[in-house]
Amino acid sequence: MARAAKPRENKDKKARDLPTGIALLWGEQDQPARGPKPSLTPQRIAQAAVTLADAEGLETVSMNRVAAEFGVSAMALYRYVPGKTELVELMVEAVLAEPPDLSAVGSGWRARLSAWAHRQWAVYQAHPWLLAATAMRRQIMGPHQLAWMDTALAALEPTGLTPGQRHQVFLLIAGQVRSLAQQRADFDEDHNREWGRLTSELLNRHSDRFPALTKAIADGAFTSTELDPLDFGLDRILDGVQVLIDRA
Amino acid sequence: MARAAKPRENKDKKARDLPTGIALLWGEQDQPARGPKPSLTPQRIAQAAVTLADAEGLETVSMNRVAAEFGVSAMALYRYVPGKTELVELMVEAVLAEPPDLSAVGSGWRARLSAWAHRQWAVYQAHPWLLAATAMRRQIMGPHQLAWMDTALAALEPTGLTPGQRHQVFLLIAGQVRSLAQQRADFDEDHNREWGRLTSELLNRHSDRFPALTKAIADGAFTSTELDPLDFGLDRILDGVQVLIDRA
DNA sequence: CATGATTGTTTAAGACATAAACAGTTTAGA
DNA sequence: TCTAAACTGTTTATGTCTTAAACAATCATG
Repeated sequence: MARAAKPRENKDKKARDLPTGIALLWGEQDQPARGPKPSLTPQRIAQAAVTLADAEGLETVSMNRVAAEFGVSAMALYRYVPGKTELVELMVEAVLAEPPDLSAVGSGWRARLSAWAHRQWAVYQAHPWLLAATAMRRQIMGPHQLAWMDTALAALEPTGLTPGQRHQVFLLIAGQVRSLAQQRADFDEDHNREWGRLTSELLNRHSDRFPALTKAIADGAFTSTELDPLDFGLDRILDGVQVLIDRA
Repeated sequence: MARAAKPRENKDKKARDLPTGIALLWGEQDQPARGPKPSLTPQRIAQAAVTLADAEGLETVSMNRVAAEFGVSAMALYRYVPGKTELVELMVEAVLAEPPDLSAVGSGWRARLSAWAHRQWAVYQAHPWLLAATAMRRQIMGPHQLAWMDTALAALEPTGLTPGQRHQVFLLIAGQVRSLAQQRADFDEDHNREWGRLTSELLNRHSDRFPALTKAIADGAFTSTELDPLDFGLDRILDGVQVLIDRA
């Protein structure tokens, strides 16, 4: 990482005037005619990186480590992938797999959007590093990412909202899932307990400075498990969207 | 970075059984009696790092670069700060400054929460690196972060919601601001235009795969500027919260 | 005034991404 | 069939980063 944006010439012929990284994401690359048979593919490399990240976290995904998985040198990967940035993009794309099929989920926009959010949430749960991976660089490019977006927008079509509003609602839902995943990632069980211990210790010393917070903790607002955060947030947002629809 | 979690012994005496990093965040450190006068403080270091990050991005904040700002060697900083992780935490704390005073903002919970969100948004706008800085590691520890949280929770007290619900609403609002900042950070003006160009190019080739998306773009859903994303999202969420309140 | 805590420096280790040069492999075209 | 181009994978090397370790200089307190 830490590489400045560099033009990086595109030498492909068949992949028509697309930046190399994007051609890769869309699988639009020409396979070579001459030379030794490639022993790898970008997709296999990305897959290995994904299982590695799933098991040991994104930090341990280095070119060296991934290459070792195939018994080749780190530099060998550069024959398939322009750089680490692009590898991570491929990882994201790999994990997004096929978008959810919402046709089975009733026909209401609300049920469908809710289902969409839950599927997306499941992906974040299965691959916690996804958050960091998409946080670092540009969003939304690969076909799988676009497909997810497409299904959400399709679910919103029957609402009667304007296209601009539908887009905003999509952003809202996607953002909610994402930010919740963020909050989860920060607080695993152990860490949460430790955080609670330290925070109450500190609050004891400064309870006058944080009255509302102190009270909230005393009332168990942070330890109650009766509310599922994802559903709570979704219900509020969707209720709010319903209000907007009714008003039109 | 890329440092495994290491216990790191605490040698302070006055800072009572707090991990060094946290004592630092709360300003609970004893100043030394003997030895040369320190030429720096953790706060001044953090401040320099903040102005550096504001000007040139978080990537350029390296121990070397920050130290150079004071004309000292990189290692000198380690006399004041245990490591880079803690420096970043101090940066966050520095930028959160004093929490907003919402007492001037009418008395309704809704107006106050909205104002809170706008202030938080302003912070993200002023310091785009804040996102990456808080994304990497644990959230919420320093007194300033807690103070922001406190004001939001205080604004929610008159709603009649349960403590658990208020907490969830807080998370929802904070998450919305954050995820919006995320989306903004990814898409500056130029990048946005380039993204639109490439995406429509790709959609032209695969429009059958993404019907809803294609239509949305054709309808200008992505280029309409009439809706302010922050206010749109807030209005939906707050409407939804209102529904919940009315139902109780 | 000397002792020991504390500051800042130099040196160096180890991880990382990736550039450059090179040796071996395969196939298209002569 | 042979040769040259295209391609793969390797080794070597560079620059960047965090941070450990050893050391020299400094200053209040006994």
